[in-house]
Amino acid sequence: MHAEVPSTAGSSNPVPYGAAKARVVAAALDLFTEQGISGTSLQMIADAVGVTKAAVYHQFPTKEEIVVATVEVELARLGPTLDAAEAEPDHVLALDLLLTQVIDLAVGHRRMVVTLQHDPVVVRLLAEHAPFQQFMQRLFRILTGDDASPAARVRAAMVSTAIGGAVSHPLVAGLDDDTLRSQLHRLAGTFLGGPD
Amino acid sequence: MHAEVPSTAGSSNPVPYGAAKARVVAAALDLFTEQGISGTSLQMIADAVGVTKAAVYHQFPTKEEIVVATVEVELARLGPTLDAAEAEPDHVLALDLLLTQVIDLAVGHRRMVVTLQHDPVVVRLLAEHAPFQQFMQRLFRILTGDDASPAARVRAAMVSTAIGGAVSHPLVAGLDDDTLRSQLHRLAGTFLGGPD
DNA sequence: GTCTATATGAAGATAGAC
DNA sequence: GTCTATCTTCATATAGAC
Repeated sequence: MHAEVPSTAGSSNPVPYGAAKARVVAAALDLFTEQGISGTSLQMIADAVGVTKAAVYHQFPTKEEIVVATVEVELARLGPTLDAAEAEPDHVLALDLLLTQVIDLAVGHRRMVVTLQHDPVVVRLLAEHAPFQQFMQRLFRILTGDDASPAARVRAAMVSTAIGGAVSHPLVAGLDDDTLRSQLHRLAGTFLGGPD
Repeated sequence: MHAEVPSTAGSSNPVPYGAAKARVVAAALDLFTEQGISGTSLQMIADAVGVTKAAVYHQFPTKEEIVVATVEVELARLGPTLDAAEAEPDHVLALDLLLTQVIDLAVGHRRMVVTLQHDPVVVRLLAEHAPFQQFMQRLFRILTGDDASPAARVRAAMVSTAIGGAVSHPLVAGLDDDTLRSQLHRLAGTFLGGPD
């Protein structure tokens, strides 16, 4: 049930760098999902990892840095897709590329997405976090297709929260991942390609 | 900036029942919006009201009951609209009625909606709260129009989170309320009325 | 990298006076 | 309805040994 954390790809060393850090982030991600950020204590994280609070503090000087690291690990999954979408000249294809990956990520995590997306602590922390801001601007630029009109902005805002929110919605709790993915992709595509 | 709390309508007494309770709920709503549920302590609420923690405990035996009361007050605003929508035989008109009111409520509160909608504490609390479940079922029944197919479920889940999420989205932070309202209404209507 | 031990503060909650 | 005072538990955080 723990999310995987990327290791140093291509290294011959199986546990090369930050194995302890990675364990903390993985445990934190699970707990944040279930209890929210403020509802998760360092004690809980330490217990989940199987170490003491002091050991956790040795990896991350504050709880806030754990939160930032956790969100960054998840967002990093979108990095390559964002690169590919920006390199794609046909912006309908670019949009489709991005949509597919965002939906995959959201469906794969369901409840986690909503918490990390809307928790007031996360929102405040990431608002002060420059790399995150740039990341989001790139994402929205593809979503709006360089159209800064109110209609385009509202449309992009709706679709980006609709995907994250819908995956954890009680109405779709009974749907299997494949069905949810394909419906989300179809509906989001229609919505974004619809009339102005 | 404080939200109003309904008093006993039609009473000749200006502060008839639960004035103290109402002050607590109004202060809690503001704080929950800014800090989240877990990020809001009883001390903060007491300070905002201008009394001690013990006085707050006299009104609500636990913090959880403050949360439930706060959410109930907000949801109660939708009650009359839900009645009207259910009484409307033309289900396109019923949908429009509901949409207009939900958007009004969401735009009027912006940041608050997202917190109350997605906070894990609220989600857990309301999941055990029967009146809330019934309320939501009525709402979703109008949204899906008695269609329980995966397509209809995902569509309803998307639109219900899209409205709540979009109002607090950075992309629309610069839009005035009127513009946001009309765009939301137009886009949500198109989305719900679109092809299956 | 992990531990024990501890400091300091704030959390939720209660008892009982006014 | 509100107060003071107090309890217990848990939080974040630090110091220093292994």
